[in-house]
Amino acid sequence: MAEAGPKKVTIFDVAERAGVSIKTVSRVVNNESNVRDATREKVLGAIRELHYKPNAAARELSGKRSRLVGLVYENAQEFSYLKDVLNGTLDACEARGYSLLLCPLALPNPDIAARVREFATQARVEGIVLPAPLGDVPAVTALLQQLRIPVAAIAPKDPQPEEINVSCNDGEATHSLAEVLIEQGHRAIGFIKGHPDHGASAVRFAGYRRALERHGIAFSAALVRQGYFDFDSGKTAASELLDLAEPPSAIVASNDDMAAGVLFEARERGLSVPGDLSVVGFDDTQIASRLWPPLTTVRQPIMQMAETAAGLLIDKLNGEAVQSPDEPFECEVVIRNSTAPLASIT
Amino acid sequence: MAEAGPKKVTIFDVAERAGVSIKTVSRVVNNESNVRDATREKVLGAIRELHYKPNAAARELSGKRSRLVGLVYENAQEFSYLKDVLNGTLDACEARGYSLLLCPLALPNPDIAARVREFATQARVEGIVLPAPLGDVPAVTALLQQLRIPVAAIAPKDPQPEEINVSCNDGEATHSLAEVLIEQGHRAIGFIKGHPDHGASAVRFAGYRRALERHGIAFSAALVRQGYFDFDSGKTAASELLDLAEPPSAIVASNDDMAAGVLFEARERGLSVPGDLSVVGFDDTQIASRLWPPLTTVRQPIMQMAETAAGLLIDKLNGEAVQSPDEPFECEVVIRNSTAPLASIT
DNA sequence: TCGCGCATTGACAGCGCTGTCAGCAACTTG
DNA sequence: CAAGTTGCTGACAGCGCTGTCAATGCGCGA
Repeated sequence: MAEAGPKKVTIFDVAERAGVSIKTVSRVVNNESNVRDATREKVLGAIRELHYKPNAAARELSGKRSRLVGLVYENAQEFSYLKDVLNGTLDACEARGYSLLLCPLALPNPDIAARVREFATQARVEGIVLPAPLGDVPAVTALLQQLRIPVAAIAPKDPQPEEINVSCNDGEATHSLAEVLIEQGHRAIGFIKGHPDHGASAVRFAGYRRALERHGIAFSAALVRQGYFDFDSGKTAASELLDLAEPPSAIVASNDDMAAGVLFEARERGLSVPGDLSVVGFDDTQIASRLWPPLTTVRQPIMQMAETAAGLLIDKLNGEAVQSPDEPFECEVVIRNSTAPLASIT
Repeated sequence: MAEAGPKKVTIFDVAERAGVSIKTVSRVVNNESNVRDATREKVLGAIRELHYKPNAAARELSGKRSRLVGLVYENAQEFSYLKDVLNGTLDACEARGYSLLLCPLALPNPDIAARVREFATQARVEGIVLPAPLGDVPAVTALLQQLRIPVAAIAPKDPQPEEINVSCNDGEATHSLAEVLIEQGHRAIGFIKGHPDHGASAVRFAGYRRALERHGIAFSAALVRQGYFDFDSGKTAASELLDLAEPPSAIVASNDDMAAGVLFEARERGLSVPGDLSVVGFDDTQIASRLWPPLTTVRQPIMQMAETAAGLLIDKLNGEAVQSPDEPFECEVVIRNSTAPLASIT
């Protein structure tokens, strides 16, 4: 009996202490209006003194609000991307008193819909954060819409107007990246596309083409290869490009993982980077600065994007009239040592 | 009105359908004994037909069990490690009907205890998974013990006997790794220790020393440097080792990140790996196979360890008499191209 | 002064489930 | 055959909170 733990403090204890009804305590806790300032202070004082924490289960049972948001993600995807998404989302949740539940997806799975439905209903999340490329998977978005679960998509290709969307200007960033190469004298610039399911892939490719066009360089389909955002596809694409009769002097990979594959392939062939070949990546993941040479790449503010997306989502769940940011987030070109002026400038 | 969603199915609906009391339904749902087989079948049938899912909030409010476990982790740590921990833990939770809540820690934070306490009480988790190095942080373990929250530690240095612990034989693995080098003729083998707060650091170092001893090679403290499991500390340590009047011909880094730093430093000095210097890492993280040359390293079954830890934890929460695995998990040496026989063998 | 509207507060009924305990029938046992 | 004993089932009281609605007090115009 000596071990009577810290007795659970309930709303009744607070009400008694403050000399009000439990309903008034509830009002204060939920920041409702129509509470006189003096009363509010009394209640807040009692809450502080007793270290009162509302019981989440009771709140949910009674009020129908779980204060849970879900993060559905593709488990296979580049994890440093996920790390930022996770941290940003977690920050937004924590700041607003929400908790986060995870739903990893094995994407080549035919039954995503069933899994997401299970997650959405069983885990009783109020809203869901959908990092790319999931914001573009109809099986998921349509289901969530049908379930009337609000969604916040990070970098979707086709934003759903009624949902929350955040994106960044990665098209322009790729444009700038290509220009770095062009200004260094490169003309034959290879491009490795990202996974066709990712909205960003097309956007980045378009940025590359605009850069060529702007500088009067003819676009050549021969210098373009399809990649899938993973190391191996980057390596394969590089191999093909370097086997060309007239190989490129520089390669733009749509992400760092593929750029790492390009570097690897170059080394296997005894090519020096950037001496014989300039390479750029995209994302500025951890690996970019650890490779030799460290990669010229683009840093996306993923964590801020995620935090914004999740924050807006929760605000929306709380009945606020929110809207997606007008401006895309800014990417930043990071120049490192994988790029150099074309050696054979005459 | 036409849009009347799928009406919530409660235990009452099931009870009515099955012609029993709600209590009997509850018994079936919770797999309690003392239900006649015929009755159980009837109830299960009704549950299936109605697609009944128990309401988690009501269950928690009534039964005091949240079916939530927490994963407290150090946010700064190597994320590919965390990825495996996360996936393993998530698998175990899912298989047992539990949900996972995350609690990232900024470790150099003086007030970890307050944060963990907040998490443990506020998030009402029943148990907590503690990946290394958190199983060795007294501020955390003592608090959790005081709060009487069961813990499962992954690879702790000093396992708490009454808690769940899983580990792997990374000491032996480091021993094997060092032997690879020794058998290739290396004698001056540098060692970069891991973060002193991690239990694994000392264990791996001990494995290295045993290997030297076993092969009659004198240990030299000059060849040992303190690292912190991060890229920069690996690079710095390598720099110091390579500046030695008699530099090592091989370096054992206590993890891949530091090995990447060693590689980077070697390149900056124009040293060829493995021609001039052999390098080995530990963990077989993604980067290990993407560096050039790809790293000889050790693969740990982190995901299985996490799944085992979390699984045992939940079983324990469910009142089962569990005990930590008797045998540590097996690590596996992965030979790649960052190691080669000593060139100057006479 | 009376009545009305608004701001503030409280009483009370659940939310959907589990814990407790009582009831009943079918066996055992002496 | 009486007196347990066991196996199965149900009635009912909460768990701690929020939603609803009624009650109260107060300021102000008629």
